[in-house]
Amino acid sequence: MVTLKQLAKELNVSISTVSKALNNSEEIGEETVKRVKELAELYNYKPNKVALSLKQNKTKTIGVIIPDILNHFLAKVLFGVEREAAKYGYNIITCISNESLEQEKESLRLLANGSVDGFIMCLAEETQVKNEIDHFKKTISQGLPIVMFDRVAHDVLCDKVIVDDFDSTYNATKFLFSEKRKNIAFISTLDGISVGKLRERGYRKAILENNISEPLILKIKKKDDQQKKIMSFFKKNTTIDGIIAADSASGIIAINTAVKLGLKVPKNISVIGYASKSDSYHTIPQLTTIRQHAKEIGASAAQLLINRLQNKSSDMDVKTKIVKTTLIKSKSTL
Amino acid sequence: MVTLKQLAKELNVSISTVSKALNNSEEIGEETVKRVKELAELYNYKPNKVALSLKQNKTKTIGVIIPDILNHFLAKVLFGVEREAAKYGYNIITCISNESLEQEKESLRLLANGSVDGFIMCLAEETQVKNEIDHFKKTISQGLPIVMFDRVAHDVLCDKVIVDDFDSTYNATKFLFSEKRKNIAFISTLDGISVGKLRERGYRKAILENNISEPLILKIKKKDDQQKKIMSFFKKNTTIDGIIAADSASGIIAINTAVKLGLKVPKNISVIGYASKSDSYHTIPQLTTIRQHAKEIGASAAQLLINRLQNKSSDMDVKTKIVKTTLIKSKSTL
DNA sequence: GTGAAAGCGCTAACAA
DNA sequence: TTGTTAGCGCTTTCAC
Repeated sequence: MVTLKQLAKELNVSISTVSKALNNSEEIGEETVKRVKELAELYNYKPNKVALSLKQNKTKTIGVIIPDILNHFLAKVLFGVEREAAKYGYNIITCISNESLEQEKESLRLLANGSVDGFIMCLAEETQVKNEIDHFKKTISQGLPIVMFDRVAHDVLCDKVIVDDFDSTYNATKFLFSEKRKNIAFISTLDGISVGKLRERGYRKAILENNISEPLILKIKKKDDQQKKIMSFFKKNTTIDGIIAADSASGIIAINTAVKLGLKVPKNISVIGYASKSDSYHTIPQLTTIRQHAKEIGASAAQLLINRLQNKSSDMDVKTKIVKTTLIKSKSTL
Repeated sequence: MVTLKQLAKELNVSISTVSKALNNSEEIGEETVKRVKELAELYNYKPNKVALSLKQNKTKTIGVIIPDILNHFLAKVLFGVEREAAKYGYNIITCISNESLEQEKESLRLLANGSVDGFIMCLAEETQVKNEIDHFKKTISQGLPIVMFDRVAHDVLCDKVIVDDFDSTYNATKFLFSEKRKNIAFISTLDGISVGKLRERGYRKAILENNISEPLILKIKKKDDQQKKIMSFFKKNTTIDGIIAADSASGIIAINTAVKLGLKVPKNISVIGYASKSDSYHTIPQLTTIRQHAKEIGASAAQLLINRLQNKSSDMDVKTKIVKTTLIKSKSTL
């Protein structure tokens, strides 16, 4: 890489002259500016990012820590963050915590050495289960702001972007009741995390309010065979006529299983799930889905962080943005 | 963040003494080392990454440029890269080209300013279609090594990690012939990229060699409705008894469509696709898949790059690693 | 209009 | 054993 020094030498001027010329300073003569810019162009000069970061004490880089990159929702949020950050000239460094508290801590620690100006993160499951928040507080007190999304720690004072998880299942369940469904079951693999609990509560509330049936819940563990579990659940509970599937796969598997068992979807049974658009093509009929607008969540998180980095908005004034889900009605409901 | 300077001041020693003490230099007295380390611990001192990068002229950061983060295969490769890089203390900066040549160029340009030590990338579709390679050559000539994976430019002299795409469909097709299938069709949405072409050729070769039927190919455009296309393809070609699906969704849709049409899978028709493990649960029966070992591809790419960065392996000696696919036999074949 | 010098945080050659 | 100094590439104040 060419440096200012080399340009200066070749042009027989000082380094500061070159620097100023390239930064369009008023101080430098027209002629000089022209010569400098031409040579810089020729050599394809680019200011060294590292030197700039050191000088200005900011990196224009955001650390993004997510528990799982293979989770379509999280990948899409990451996409939103990247797009939004790029608009403002920010790069993103991605770390994957693999749902591990230790890895999450380590990533924070490793990047809190001047590598990034702030963090955007979704908590690891283990972090939520153990409810550890010291590492966040420490990071923030070091002057590195954090924006949390989706799975957040309510006890940490920072900007947050969350989904209306409770309302989403509450409304979806009520929607099935409005279709005259009577026995609506809830299926989930998300037992450990806040999001899963909220979705279950939304479902329960709708069931209780409606007062014609009891909650019927199938919890599936990560290691379980989801297809088998859902198949035997259907066989055991033959009166089910509606399904709210709280994770990204269960809804799809539920439809395929119902079809396999000879049930007509949506004639005999309605299904609502959280699948992404592309996955919703994985069933016939197509799955009615609750969309979380992952990209917008990512963009909002980036917005909040960049605002904080640039405006130095007060530490006390933390914002929580709620991104509302949308029920996209397709062919698996009436 | 605490700096050496502040520690030095508080300890009444020079900056270099502190630096050496923390780096376990032999030069410094035991007692001093102890005092220094204690204070550093107390203040939670971490060497400033940016300053180190500037000094050592390397960032321990890898730029990863991929066309699409929502593509499960690419996300998994990214995961592999991240895991492997982390082992060696490297961070990754991720940029998404969105299949656009312009964005790919821009990302390379933006990161080639000292932000990263090298690149790992999968070419944008547009780059492959237009066959542009100047930006790669330029980057490499600036001293920034590139490792390409999956979709590569053969005319660029650099390390590469590729999949045995040709063999994978060739073997899969032959496998279906060995099941006594006669009319095997090929479905793909990947017409523009090298990978898609290779897969098609592998299929064609197997068909021609077998010499009992003609190639039967359904090409689907990104904007098309995949379900409808596949549905009408089945209706038009009722003798099909085998499917090779070259992209990640077609295999799943093909099974569901076949089931919908009352065909028995695999009794009447066998299907092989490229789905990931989790997606292969999206059908009943489960899809027989060609696994690409995405994580290993990412890990290999990271290995190659880090080797080059550390050993300064000669520019001339470029390696191409082929990661072989595996046919995972499941329930959609006999 | 141009240049010298300081400083961002760190390491390392050299001096004491 | 410890300290001084230079330098990585850049911006910016201040002097000429």
